[in-house]
Amino acid sequence: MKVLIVDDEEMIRNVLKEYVEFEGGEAYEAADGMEAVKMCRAADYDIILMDVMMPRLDGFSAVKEIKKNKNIPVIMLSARGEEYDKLFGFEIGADDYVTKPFSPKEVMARVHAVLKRYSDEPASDIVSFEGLTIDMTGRNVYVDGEKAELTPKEYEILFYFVKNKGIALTREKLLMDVWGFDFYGDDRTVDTHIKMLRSNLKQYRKFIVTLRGLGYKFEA
Amino acid sequence: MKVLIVDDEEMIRNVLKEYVEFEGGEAYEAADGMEAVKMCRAADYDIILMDVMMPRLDGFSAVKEIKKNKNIPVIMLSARGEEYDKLFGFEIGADDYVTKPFSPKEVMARVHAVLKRYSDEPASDIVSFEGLTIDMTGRNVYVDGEKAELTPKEYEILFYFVKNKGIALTREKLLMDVWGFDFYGDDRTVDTHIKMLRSNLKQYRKFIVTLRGLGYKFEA
DNA sequence: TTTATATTTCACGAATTTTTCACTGTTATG
DNA sequence: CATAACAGTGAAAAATTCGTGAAATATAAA
Repeated sequence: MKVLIVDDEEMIRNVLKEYVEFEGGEAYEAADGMEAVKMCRAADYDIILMDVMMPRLDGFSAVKEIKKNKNIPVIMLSARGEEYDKLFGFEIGADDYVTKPFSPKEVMARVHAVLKRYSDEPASDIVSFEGLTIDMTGRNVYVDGEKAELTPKEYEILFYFVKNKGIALTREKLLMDVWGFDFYGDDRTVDTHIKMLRSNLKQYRKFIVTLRGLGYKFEA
Repeated sequence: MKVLIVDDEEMIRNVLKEYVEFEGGEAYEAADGMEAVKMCRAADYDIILMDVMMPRLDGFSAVKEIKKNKNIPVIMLSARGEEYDKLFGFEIGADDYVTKPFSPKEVMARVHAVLKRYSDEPASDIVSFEGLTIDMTGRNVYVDGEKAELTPKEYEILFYFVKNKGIALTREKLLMDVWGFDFYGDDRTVDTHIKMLRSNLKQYRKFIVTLRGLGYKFEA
């Protein structure tokens, strides 16, 4: 079990590290969000304990950033017990939330709970259409076994397509749901992304059907 | 997928709404039980996410009231983690129970699980008239099992016909509703499209009846 | 900063769709 | 039967739409 502990207070890091190692895990440390993001790019961890308030890059922003590329369980540690923080934490993809002051025992209990939840439902979000495999939880797409390098928007579009398989989608609806209500750009932006996505899906571009005069749909 | 979100905290409603809409669903909001009951009387929803503690009318009472008239799946959201609440929730007909703080992902997973349990086949608006099958959600039309390739206007006219089955439609009304109020062209344009549509529907052209001196109607 | 990557805008051209319109066939009624 | 109004049809003209490449802009990394 590889645990990344992110907190600017060395004392807290040390306490948590001790507990992790006592239970036979490997503990790695980062003193702020920026460092955590870099470490996650370089290596894989099983779970992250992330403080909210830190210099340079706060915990929320760090998690957001990390989750763009990898789906790693995160437990937020916050000095503030405010409901707002808590919700925001979950919104950006945190899996649990612990309020300071906490007992290390409680944190470790939650670590186990979160890891169990992750291991209990492993292949829930992986779907395949012929040689096209889409792992939404792990944010991976494979074309005939080979990993396709998609841009963030391309992932989002593809995942949205899969979740709405067989349903006719207008450009407006796509922009609304994938880009967000606050996108005030050109409709045709969608087309360009579809073009790129299709080119990355190689032969499986066939699943993305153009509905002339309307938009697109994913049909497998 | 129409989801009614009932919670007195706007923040929680917003987070859940965002998740629902990303997955292509429609989210509706109510701030308390009273409002939820009223909304359920006025419209149908596929599932309800119901908080327990709310002003005016609590979640349990609201569900009780709603279930008197309609059988809608309900997932309870509770701030209290007490076993008693949980048991009481199931007793009054809740289908699942989530304890706050929850991760929106988990809630959505449960939404899908509950909906799947309710009906393995997702409701969609597919209608058939003899060998003519019309799938409005997926924008497909089949003539004796074979996919008919219609142009955008032909789809729109056919869908409009189906929605107004048996009703006499003037050319003016068709132009107004299918083309839009801002169409300033020839009436007879309709005829040409009817011609094309009929030719694509093959033998099922018979469903499009000419009303001499008036317009057309779809009769099956 | 520079460099790289990702996103957005945009204009061209090919293909498709829509519209118009003249002509033909049909129907209703005096 | 004659005729006038109306609907069906084919073909040409006009308009729209989509895919694409390239440039511009935005965002992130070094």
